[in-house]
Amino acid sequence: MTKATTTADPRPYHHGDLHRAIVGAALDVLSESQSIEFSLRELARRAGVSHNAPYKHFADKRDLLAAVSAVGFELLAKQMTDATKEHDSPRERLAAMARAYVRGGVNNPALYRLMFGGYLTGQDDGRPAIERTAAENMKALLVDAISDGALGRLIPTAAANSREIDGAILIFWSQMHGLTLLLVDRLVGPREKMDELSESVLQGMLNGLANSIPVIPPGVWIGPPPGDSNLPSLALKG
Amino acid sequence: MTKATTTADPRPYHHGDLHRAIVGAALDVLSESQSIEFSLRELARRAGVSHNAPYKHFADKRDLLAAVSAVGFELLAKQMTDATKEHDSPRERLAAMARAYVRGGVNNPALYRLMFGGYLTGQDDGRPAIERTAAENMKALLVDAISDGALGRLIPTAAANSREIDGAILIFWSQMHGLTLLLVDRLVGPREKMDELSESVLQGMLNGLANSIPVIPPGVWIGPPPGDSNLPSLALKG
DNA sequence: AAGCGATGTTGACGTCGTCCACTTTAGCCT
DNA sequence: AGGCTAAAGTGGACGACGTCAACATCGCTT
Repeated sequence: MTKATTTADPRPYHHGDLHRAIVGAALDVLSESQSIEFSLRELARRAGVSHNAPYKHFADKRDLLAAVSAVGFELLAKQMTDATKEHDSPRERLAAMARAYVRGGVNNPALYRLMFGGYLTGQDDGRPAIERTAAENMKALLVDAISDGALGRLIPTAAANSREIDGAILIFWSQMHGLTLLLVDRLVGPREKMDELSESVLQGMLNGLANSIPVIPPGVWIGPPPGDSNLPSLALKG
Repeated sequence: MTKATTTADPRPYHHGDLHRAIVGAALDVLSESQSIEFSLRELARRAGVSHNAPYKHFADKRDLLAAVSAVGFELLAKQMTDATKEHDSPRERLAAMARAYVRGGVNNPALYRLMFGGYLTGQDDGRPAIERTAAENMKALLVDAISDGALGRLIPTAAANSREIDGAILIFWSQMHGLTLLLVDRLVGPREKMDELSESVLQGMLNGLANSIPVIPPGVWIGPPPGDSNLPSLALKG
């Protein structure tokens, strides 16, 4: 028999779906190394193609990163919808969404950083369109949950006033976003308490600091993580 | 006269304070290009030394980035203290600090991203010590402002309960951090409204969404910035 | 005055992103 | 059916990068 016709050819000249393979490899590397600094060439190696093949599917590295980031937004959105599906009351749905958002970031910090770390916001001010669409879709979920809450009188708002809804969304989003990134950066911890922390923060957000302080679980630290002490001092002049 | 002894020598063999010069060059490049991806070699070029001179002052690039980040934390802390100095009431001091924090990020996104973007949080879990010290100092300012507010009955807390203070700090910090990063990422805007936005968010945080919704200024957008429409649709399978 | 350690230089190596010319292949048009 | 074209993949090259090693120059201390 000839060598590559009848037998299962392990590597045909054309890959078939290299676009998806490259994005998948990027997600793998991101999860494994938890570092943003992977090389395009390594993705090609993982996909079993030459170092230049990806250029037939992505204009440049930034374009590839944008595609990966977009998938990240889609994954996050899916986790958020899945989480809310299990609950009925607006309060519980909001809490579930907050949990899913924080978990999404904490469980894959590198991907979250790629999505929100501004690797794509570059100089020409705009994010790639593909990524903006995905981000827009995710934001719509926040809008729904908050509007939902407003209708359910979780928030004292006549549903019509969209400016007020926007205010609530802004607070909710920035609150959860900030908590997630502080956890990811280990400026708050430990990460295992992320569910309790997101619940505390959500409760505090709803009640307001001027009315009652939320309880945060014991063992939580805020600021640089505890551990080695005797840190060096700094010198900043001029 | 000989050429390099009596006249003002433009470039002596030893620089004198290359450490500071390199960090300064990094801050310059960061401000100018608003991109994280600058090269160590370019900093050396700017400082007028060979591409290897910086290695006498920094173990590697990460070490240099940590030093830059530490300076960023110090600058931010300074802006925060300066801002609060002008005010007396706890409420105003807190608002001033929030404004300063958000401004710090928005006015130099690249530096803020370096500080919080996890370029240093790498795999060995810890940030460089020098940076942790600076971050710790900055956090202390938040603690003061919140404790201050608690004593001033801005927050209904007997001053002794540090767990409650921690809860308030966590909410305040993550709220401002999230707002700053959404602004920096242009997921909320426009940036010119940052002062009004931080005030709105602060007010909402104090009051609580369940009690009253803060007013956000007109013209604010949330989510991917408006502009070109007809964004492409996505495909996420498998 | 000597020398030693800190500081800076030169050259090299491997890797990276990207460009170019070339090859292979699938699918469409007569 | 058969050939053409354009998409998909290959291989080599280039300049820039981070880092290492060997060497050069200088200021301080004894």
